[in-house]
Amino acid sequence: MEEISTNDTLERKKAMIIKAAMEVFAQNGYAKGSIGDIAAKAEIGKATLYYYFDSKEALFMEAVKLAYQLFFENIEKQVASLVGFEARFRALVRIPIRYIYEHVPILFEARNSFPEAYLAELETLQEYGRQRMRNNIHRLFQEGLAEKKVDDRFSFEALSNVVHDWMMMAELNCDLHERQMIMQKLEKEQDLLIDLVLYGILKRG
Amino acid sequence: MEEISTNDTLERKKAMIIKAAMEVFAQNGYAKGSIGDIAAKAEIGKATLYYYFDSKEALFMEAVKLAYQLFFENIEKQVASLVGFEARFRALVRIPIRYIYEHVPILFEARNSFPEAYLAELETLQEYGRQRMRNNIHRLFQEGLAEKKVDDRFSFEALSNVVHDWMMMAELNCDLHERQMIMQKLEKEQDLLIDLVLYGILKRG
Amino acid sequence: MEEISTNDTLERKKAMIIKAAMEVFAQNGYAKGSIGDIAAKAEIGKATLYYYFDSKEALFMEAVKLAYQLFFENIEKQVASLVGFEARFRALVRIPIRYIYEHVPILFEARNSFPEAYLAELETLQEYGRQRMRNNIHRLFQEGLAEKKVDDRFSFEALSNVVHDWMMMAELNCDLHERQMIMQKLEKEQDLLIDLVLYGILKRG
Amino acid sequence: MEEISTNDTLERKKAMIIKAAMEVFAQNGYAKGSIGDIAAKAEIGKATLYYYFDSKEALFMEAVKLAYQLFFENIEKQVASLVGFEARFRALVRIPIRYIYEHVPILFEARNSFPEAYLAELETLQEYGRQRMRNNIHRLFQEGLAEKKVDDRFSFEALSNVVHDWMMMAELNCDLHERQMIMQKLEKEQDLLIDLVLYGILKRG
DNA sequence: GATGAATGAGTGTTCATTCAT
DNA sequence: GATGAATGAACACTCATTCAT
Repeated sequence: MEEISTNDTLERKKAMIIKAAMEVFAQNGYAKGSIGDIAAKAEIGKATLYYYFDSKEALFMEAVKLAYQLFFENIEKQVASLVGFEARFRALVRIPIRYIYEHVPILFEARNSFPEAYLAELETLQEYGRQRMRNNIHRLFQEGLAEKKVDDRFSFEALSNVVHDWMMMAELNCDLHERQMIMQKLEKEQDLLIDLVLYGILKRG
Repeated sequence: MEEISTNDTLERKKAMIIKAAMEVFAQNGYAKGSIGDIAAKAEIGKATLYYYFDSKEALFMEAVKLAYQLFFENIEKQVASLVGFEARFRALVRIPIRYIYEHVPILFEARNSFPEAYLAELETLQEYGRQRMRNNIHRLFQEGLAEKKVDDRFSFEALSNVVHDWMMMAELNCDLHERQMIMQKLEKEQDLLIDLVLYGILKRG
Repeated sequence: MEEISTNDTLERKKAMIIKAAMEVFAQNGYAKGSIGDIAAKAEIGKATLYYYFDSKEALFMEAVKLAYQLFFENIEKQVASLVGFEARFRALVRIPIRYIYEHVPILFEARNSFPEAYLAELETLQEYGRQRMRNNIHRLFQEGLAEKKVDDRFSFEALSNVVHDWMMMAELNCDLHERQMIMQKLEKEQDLLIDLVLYGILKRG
Repeated sequence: MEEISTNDTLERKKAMIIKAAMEVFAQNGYAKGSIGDIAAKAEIGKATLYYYFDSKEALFMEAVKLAYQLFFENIEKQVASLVGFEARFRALVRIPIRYIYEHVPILFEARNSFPEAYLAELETLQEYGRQRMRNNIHRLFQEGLAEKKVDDRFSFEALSNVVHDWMMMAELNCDLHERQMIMQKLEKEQDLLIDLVLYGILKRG
């Protein structure tokens, strides 16, 4: 019992540090996101941080895992709350953008200073994320088929892969300090984009 | 005459340094791409580098400009060598990917450590790039219209904006050290994506 | 208790670093007195020094404060140990010389590389020093008057101001770029000083 | 003839550089007064400066010599234009202040980075200055005596030495590493000075 | 005579990491 | 468990000086 509650406290503390790390890395990037800032945000000493995590890389890995988890929790909850293929498809395209926008470039940056060991772990994590995303998309397209909304010209596998991969892209050439405006712009553009994907641009002859 | 050849040598040296900088920044990112590494790659002393450039930021700006220039030279040359709307559209989508993939996340990262003055210059440069890209896309769609290939349901402006913005996104969650494979994967995926954009996913009827 | 002894150790270490800084700056001046030398003299790592002090400027400020403190402790102790106006006046003139000789030109030099924030603090410190010195001089002259040793031809205020300013060898708390004003002030004061040298301050009897 | 005019040009150029150096050193101090700034102010290339002068120290020496020369030219011209002991004494005290104020702390600072060879030359230069100043003072006091204005209680030699040394704001021509001796000398001289302040130098009548 | 180009040696400062307590 | 204190290694940047032309 005591063990459990102790472990609980420990895990809760770890979680707090990871959350702080996620915020600091999201704001400043990997290189500029310093251990000192994270410790300060978590309101602990720098050395304490090293009691819980082996290195900056290890902590970053945990922050990435947390971001992934929040991302999927959010997306799946929202998709579940909607009805019909089109509505769900739109949601599935829209929601990832902010997460991608905030976290992916940092992932990218981090890779450059990562030792092999962590790169492999990162890869594994990303493969897991890709799979989960693909599942979501796959399920959605099957619903679309059942609803007779989706053209059956394309294979499911390829289609969900492609949609997933493009979902993982984002408008990057923007000012980090003006995220709100960008987000609004992106969200408006998405409607057009989605129309484009839904109806295509070529004339039928 | 002598003046010209002297300036020429000087400019050639500057260009070499910028090239070295572009490579180092592309490989290591902005924060981890050190002046020392760049100087070593350019085979000059660190202090010499400061004879040619005022600061790391200034040098980075030049590296970004070079990447932009190479990007547009490449894309426009390739598009010009192809015939017909579809072929050109495919090229215009495919080629940017590698450049975006290599340079955009670094741009992102750099912003975090950039002083106001350089941010403004960066913005200007990006606006220029956006405009030039938009022009390419716009011209292409007009050709598509003339060829009666493109559906006229969408406004040109909106359409070229959207296509441009999505063109500026890229598959980021990949291993920087295995770019070749990723690039191949991306290029395969793009065909499917392009089909998708060209024909849409919804059944007509 | 433990708190106190811990703080004590910390403060003692800080004090050691400040002392080392004071010595290095006194020997080499501000620009040539390097952080590395100070750390070496204090037998700590350079980075450790930055654990205790924010910057070279901040450390220099502390060194100046220490010099001031030692200066006044010394001068006031010695004056207190003597009897009679003449003896005390001699002491009050003699003692400052060494401190001025050792520290003032360095203060001067430092101003050139100091940011605004520290200049203001320096000003405050110097104003405090001026006041404390003026008090010492004023008290002494009142004693001299009481002893009927000092000629009452000069006003106390003006006299102690002038003696103080000249004792400080030059008005230092001035903007290097506003030398004209300072020069005018000094030149006015000089008349009083010259009277003093020409006629002396002691009553003839 | 041609030789002479060439030498003339050469000397004129040297003089321009020295003037620039004097100004830069006066403004920024020795350490912060950079060769680059001086070359820019003299409107020549940095390398050209090294064609005319061996090193920063050598150039500084010349700047000091120039300051000395201007100082004496100025002071002697002004004293000569005045009549009577008191007027001349006032001038002799007033004029040095600006020069001292502007140049002495820099001299001080420079010693710290000077190699032996230049320190000796500096010493020589200062000894020359001292002598010339002493002569001026000596002459003045003889006039004062002749005018029966000056009290004969003080020896000429001692008096003019003391006045000179104090005018120099502090005995500078000393080895920083042998401060003890200097301090002792100053402390002895102070007694004379203090007598002077206490009793004045003018005869009562 | 004049200098553009080049640099080695050094500066102040940062930061992930360790260790004694 | 927790941390204050300490640091090595690195970084961007400066500057007096040199050298080929």
